[in-house]
Amino acid sequence: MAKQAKTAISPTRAENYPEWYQQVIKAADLAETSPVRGCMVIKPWGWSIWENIQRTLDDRFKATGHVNAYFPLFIPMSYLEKEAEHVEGFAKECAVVTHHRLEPAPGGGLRPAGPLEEPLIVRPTSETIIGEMYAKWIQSYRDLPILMNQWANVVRWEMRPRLFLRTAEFLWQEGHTAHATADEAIQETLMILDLYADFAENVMAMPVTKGEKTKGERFPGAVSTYTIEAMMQDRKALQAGTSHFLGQNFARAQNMKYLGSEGVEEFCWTTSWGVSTRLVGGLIMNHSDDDGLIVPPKLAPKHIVLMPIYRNDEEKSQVLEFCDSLVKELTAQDYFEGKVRVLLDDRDIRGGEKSWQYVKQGVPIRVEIGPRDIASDSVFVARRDKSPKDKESLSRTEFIARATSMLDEIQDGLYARAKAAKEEATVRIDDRKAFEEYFAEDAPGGFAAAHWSEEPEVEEILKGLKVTPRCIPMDAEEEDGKCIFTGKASKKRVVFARSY
RNA sequence: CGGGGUGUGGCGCAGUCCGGUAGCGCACCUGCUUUGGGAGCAGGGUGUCGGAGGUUCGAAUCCUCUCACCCCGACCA
Repeated sequence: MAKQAKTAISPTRAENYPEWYQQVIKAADLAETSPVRGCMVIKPWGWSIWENIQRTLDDRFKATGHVNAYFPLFIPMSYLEKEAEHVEGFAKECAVVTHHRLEPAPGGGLRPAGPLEEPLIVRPTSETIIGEMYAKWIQSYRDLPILMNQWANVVRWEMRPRLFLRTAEFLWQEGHTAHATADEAIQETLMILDLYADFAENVMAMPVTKGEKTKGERFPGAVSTYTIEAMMQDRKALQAGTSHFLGQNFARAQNMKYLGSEGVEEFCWTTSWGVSTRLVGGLIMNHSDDDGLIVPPKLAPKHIVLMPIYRNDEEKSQVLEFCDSLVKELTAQDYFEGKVRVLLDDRDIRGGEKSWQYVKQGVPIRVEIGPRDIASDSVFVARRDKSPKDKESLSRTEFIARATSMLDEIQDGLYARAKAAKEEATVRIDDRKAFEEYFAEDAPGGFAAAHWSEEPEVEEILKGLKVTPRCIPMDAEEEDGKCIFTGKASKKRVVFARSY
């Protein structure tokens, strides 16, 4: 076979970041494009990561008083029309169902038949259909709050799909709540924002900037939109989750009213919030390296892979016996919100190939076990946060004792590294020239906090730089500043970046 | 939807200008040798050359139409 490149993934991040991203997904066997344009097939390894994300979040939603339910995939077109900004925001990317059966076509094949009286759209988000139901369910203040979530697929007909980051169909959760007061709804919106940020940082090991979206970046129909913005290794921003305070906009549009304790009828205050399979894309771009995927242990499909090494049947049975006992002891241990997940891979393929496969798939700990190790009652351990060749021999008892703390070290190390990278690429900028230099075509870019004002001319300038306002950070201090473009007074800095 | 590009075994590509029985690498299968590291040798299977028309004795190659995908823009979780 030809000489191996120094890295398992080619091109490297430095050579071509977008292509590297695609190659990591392929090498780790996470997902593939499908025959249906814009839609992807999520393969078992990728799906397992998503399942872990789902389970962890779902537990947290439930722990904060939410319940799951399910609403229809199809939404009558007229529902979308009810909220003006909402229509405008989504109309351009809706899949529309106009017929309900097929019939033989004259020239062979099939053609749609049975036109629907009213076209249905495939949900791009479910505010309208859920609001319609809430309006029926809510009579009095005693019915509030309603705190529901659904795990679902949605469709937004995208022109330029990218695996996980932007696909026509994607999976997500959407929380929808209705409250009696604005204050309570705002508290809900912010509580979920914190929940998302905590999840991103402590489970995904992905540092984020929490903040509020500027007017132009808000969810269509929302009063305010809050976001967590993560920074990828190419220093571009990824909107990783959003939480919206919808005010009474949707309640008004859908006649969602309750009778208050004083006998006065009022519109509800609603929120919605979601994270999607895009998180998997963020995970990949946050941690992975030129040898492939790196999954933070808390979300890894498997924490530890055991690779038996043997030459003949006698060694095989001896080694496998040793491995089985290891599996038992490891899987009995608690890690994060479950047990240690171990994969014993005794497939009859070459050791090097096998080992590289798990490097590329990002398994946190790889363990090689051969006759020599058994003779010394030890195991040969490699960690995904170290070089592929950097392996150490540990006694069996020591390895078993240290396994979960090693996982913690890897998890913490990934976070620390990502956080350092994000901080290093975050700056404050106070004049237009410096801003333009920071985001120049050949500059590395990053996050830039600057004063600004939301004007058409400023938008044009930003467009030219391919930069968008990401958010006004929650921890931004009030200060007297001036827009670096127009000189208008500004109270808080906005974080700008190129984004996905 | 604008601008550019590409469609040839599972994957990546050559061949197209200048028409003449479809090739290479990887992967796959079999056997032997190897085996603490993405193995070596030998043998084997794999294609209506994106589709439809046309020109021609003959089309992957020329002409017309069409479809799909990719990249760059506009839009976005």
